[in-house]
Amino acid sequence: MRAFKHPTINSVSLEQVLYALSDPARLEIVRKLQEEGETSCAALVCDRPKSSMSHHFRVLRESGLVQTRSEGVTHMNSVRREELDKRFPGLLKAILAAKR
Amino acid sequence: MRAFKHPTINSVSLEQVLYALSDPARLEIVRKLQEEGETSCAALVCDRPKSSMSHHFRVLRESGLVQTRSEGVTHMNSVRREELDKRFPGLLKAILAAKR
DNA sequence: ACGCTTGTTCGATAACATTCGAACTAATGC
DNA sequence: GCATTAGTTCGAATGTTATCGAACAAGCGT
Repeated sequence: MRAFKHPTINSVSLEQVLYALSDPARLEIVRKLQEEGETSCAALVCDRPKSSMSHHFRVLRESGLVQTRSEGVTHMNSVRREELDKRFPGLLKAILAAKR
Repeated sequence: MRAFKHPTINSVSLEQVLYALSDPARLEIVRKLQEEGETSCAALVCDRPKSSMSHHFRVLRESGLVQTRSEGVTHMNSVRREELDKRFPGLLKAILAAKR
């Protein structure tokens, strides 16, 4: 499949990031990606159908939180942690540390 | 005017907080409240009409970010900073530190 | 009581998000 | 080429949020 366009880290806004993470499903995805490292979409299986998951991945990508690369037929996702830490120091750490 | 009911800090969710702050107007309000301390609604004047501002204050109150008390005819607002820092350590600091 | 100030609530509209099935695309293996 | 797998895109339904004017409420001063 074709490559995705990811925003440059400096073009992502704090508001976008906060919004993306304000959805429980997306927050959960980011948590898992951080715990497990680079992961395929399928591995992050929820009860939701593929099209819904795809939507959430898209939001995460467009908000600059997640990057996706193709590997054969699967998509490998990871959190853009270093870039985000540089752009918004301490933000992801605080969010991921928050107890539910 | 009657007193507002504010949620207990333990009943507020991370998602709610992130959502509340994902709106530019509300993020701006919280920033100003932090800079200037307890402030009346009128002092946080935007270009928006009162009813819109009132809506945003409501969201901020319900998400546990802001507390409001009546003083005569005005409402004094402040960020629930200490409580929030205890519940979500480092979160507000990181958000308020983010450059725009 | 009356007016003034400060903000809330109501109601309508418009904009935006989520959800999901169905159709599609791209890569791989047979 | 055909089937399979992995995920995207489309489209429609549904739900949620923002916005704002108008009416309302509550406190204060006179």
